[in-house]
Amino acid sequence: MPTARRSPLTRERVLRAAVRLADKHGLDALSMRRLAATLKVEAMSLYNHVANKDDILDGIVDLIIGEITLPTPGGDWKAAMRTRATSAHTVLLAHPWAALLIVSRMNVGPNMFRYIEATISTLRQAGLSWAHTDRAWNAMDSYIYGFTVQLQNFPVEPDEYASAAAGFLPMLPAAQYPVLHEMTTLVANGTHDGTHDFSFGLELILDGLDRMVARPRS
Amino acid sequence: MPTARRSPLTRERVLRAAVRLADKHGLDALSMRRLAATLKVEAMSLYNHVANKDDILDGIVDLIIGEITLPTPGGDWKAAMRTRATSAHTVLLAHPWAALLIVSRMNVGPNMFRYIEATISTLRQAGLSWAHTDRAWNAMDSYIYGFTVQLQNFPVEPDEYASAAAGFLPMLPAAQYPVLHEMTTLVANGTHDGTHDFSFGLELILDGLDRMVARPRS
DNA sequence: AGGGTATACGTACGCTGTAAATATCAGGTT
DNA sequence: AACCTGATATTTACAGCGTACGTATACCCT
Repeated sequence: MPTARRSPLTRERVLRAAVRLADKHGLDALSMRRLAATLKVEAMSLYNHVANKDDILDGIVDLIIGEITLPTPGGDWKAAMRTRATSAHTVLLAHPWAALLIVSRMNVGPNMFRYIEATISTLRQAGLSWAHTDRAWNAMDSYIYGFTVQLQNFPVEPDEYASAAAGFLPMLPAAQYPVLHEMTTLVANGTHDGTHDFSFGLELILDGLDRMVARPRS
Repeated sequence: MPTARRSPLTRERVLRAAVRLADKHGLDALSMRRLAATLKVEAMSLYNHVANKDDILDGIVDLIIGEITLPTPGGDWKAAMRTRATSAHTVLLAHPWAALLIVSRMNVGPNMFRYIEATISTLRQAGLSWAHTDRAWNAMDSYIYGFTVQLQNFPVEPDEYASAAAGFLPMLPAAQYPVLHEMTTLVANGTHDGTHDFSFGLELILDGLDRMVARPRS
């Protein structure tokens, strides 16, 4: 029997399988044993290609960071930042495990570095100081990750949202929480579509930065 | 020997011990066995007072949410929102496990409800529509949680930050990441204090909302 | 043909949350 | 004083986790 009895394991194959598993069954389902099973291999074999589970988590984070469209420096910085933020948001929603993983660890991988480089060089070219670049970058990322991660705890479809709101109502007596009760009622009966709006806060931040570019302070 | 051989376990005592344990040794150290040990009790005894571990996590989140200073509706809404955000940020830093826990689950407890009620009623009294209240609240919270959670992956002290940056430099060849390399260098040698600034992004958002209050669009 | 090396496997350890059965004990009733 | 009852604490057990360690297999190179 010739070689290639089976395609050999590689770090790449392990990471891609990990992404697939996490995408399909959630991050909790990503255990070494289950991951190995999807590759028709025993758990310990994975350790020939990755250092440990943390290495896998680092790896899959960097893999999907690579899916984000990079902003291109030199042109319309505001449009570039908008594109970047929206793309990041979209990618993070496509891999629901990713946002939490990113914010709960320090991420150092080639794709992450490329992503940061593209972002801060765009801000620099827009005329921001180092300090402002740093803070603008941080403010945008805080919003992107914070928004995405919050969104993932909520029903996505408007009607699911409405019925979820209806479910909460009994916990929210009008006497104790008048405003919250009223708002929840409006969502429950469809009067107010409580759907979260990513661009709202994003534009607040971008507009604020815009004024800063126009009249820099420091 | 009289009664009171030992003070009896209560849900309250369990939760407070859980907060103390997580504060001191991190969320990973918060296991049922270790928590029980700090109360001089066996793990299974805890289940007489809490439903399961998730119940504990829900409980400690709501406990520390209660530490946040509530905004007071009716006055200067911007100042109230600033106070609220800063207090939340401070509380979350004092309990480093909290931010991640909050954003990774749906939180329904009396303190959380009170906190939300105070926030959205302040926004309503400022003249925002339901839709704008919802979005403003969401934008601020996204920023607060996102910023805090990101901050916690970084060294807090400026000199630690500088030496951490120095440690990263070898991973960031100037040819490949010119801007990131330069920025990291500036941080490493103390020229640019990369310390994150919570108020920067917060004020961008508040100013944006301010303009919205002045000339409401919808 | 033989040795070296890379890769895969099997076993085992200490940890996790918690179900189920058992033990302990305080308070109220007879 | 004796008994019962209900709440609380303990014990035991199970399946799953990450991974250290030792062994087996299969390939390449000389």
